[in-house]
Amino acid sequence: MPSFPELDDFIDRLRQTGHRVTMERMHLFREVYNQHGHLDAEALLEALKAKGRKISRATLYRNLELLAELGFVRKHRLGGNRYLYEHVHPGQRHDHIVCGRCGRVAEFVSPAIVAMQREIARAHGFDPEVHTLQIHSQCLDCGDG
Amino acid sequence: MPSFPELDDFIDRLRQTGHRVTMERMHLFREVYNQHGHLDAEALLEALKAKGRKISRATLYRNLELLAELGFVRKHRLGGNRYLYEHVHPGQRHDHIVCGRCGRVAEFVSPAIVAMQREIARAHGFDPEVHTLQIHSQCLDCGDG
DNA sequence: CTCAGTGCAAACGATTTGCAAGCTA
DNA sequence: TAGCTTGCAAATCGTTTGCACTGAG
Repeated sequence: MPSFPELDDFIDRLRQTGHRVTMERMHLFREVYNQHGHLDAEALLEALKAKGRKISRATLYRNLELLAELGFVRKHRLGGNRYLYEHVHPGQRHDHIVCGRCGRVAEFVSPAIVAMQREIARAHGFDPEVHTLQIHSQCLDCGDG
Repeated sequence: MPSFPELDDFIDRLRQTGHRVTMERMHLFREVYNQHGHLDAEALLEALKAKGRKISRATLYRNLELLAELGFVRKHRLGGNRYLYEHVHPGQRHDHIVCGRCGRVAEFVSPAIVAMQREIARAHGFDPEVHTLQIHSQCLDCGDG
């Protein structure tokens, strides 16, 4: 199984935190990092199954939670009923804009908006350093007008 | 049952759109408009029950959906697993900042952020006129440091 | 050899739906 | 009366959990 820097980081973190390095975790991690964009649990499960990597739904959810705790993935509720997961991009913080109809998600980076988030958080008793933002809109070609 | 302007509007809209004016709808509407802030279905159900207004869970959900369609309430998924509903305030558009720990929600109005939402929506093929925004943060006193 | 991790299936919580009965128009 | 609405209970959907088995260390 080919290795890559983030996978090695992950393995180190697992050891540091007293977790075991299991096949399931390796496969899941690779899948999350090889995919672009935002994936739900079902999509990951299918992708893994398609590659012959068996992993149960329970283990998938448990490990997505672990990956989030260890800071390797972010878990978003971008509308809809399911969580979407994305691997953390080193450095570039981005936010999301989502179509309320079809669920399409686009990423954007806006330092100006980040600055405002901080200010608003501060003004309302929230931690200015912890914040993610999402915009709910509608695709132009997604109907309604 | 005392009347108020929004309730009359609601009744008119019901008739215009070929819906019936039922007791359940009147009670739910009053409850939603008499409460401040963001309510979930369960809270509304209990509030109504406490006042002796019987309404079934199914009817509650069906009518919250109707209220949203008719533009009297907004339905938000502010994190968590349940939807929160709030009655539409005439005029003042606001957005939300939510604590990822305790779920506390604060409202804010920021014309500057609204302007940026428009721009970002436009830049990514979304409708600049349709957008709501939410910030996910953490209460300062809600732990973590 | 031990206990964290896994798979399975059952449990869960919020919301939705099918159907017979009730009530508005 | 006609058929939109309601209530009830069962069904869904995504996610979580209990428990006995498996495998990493």
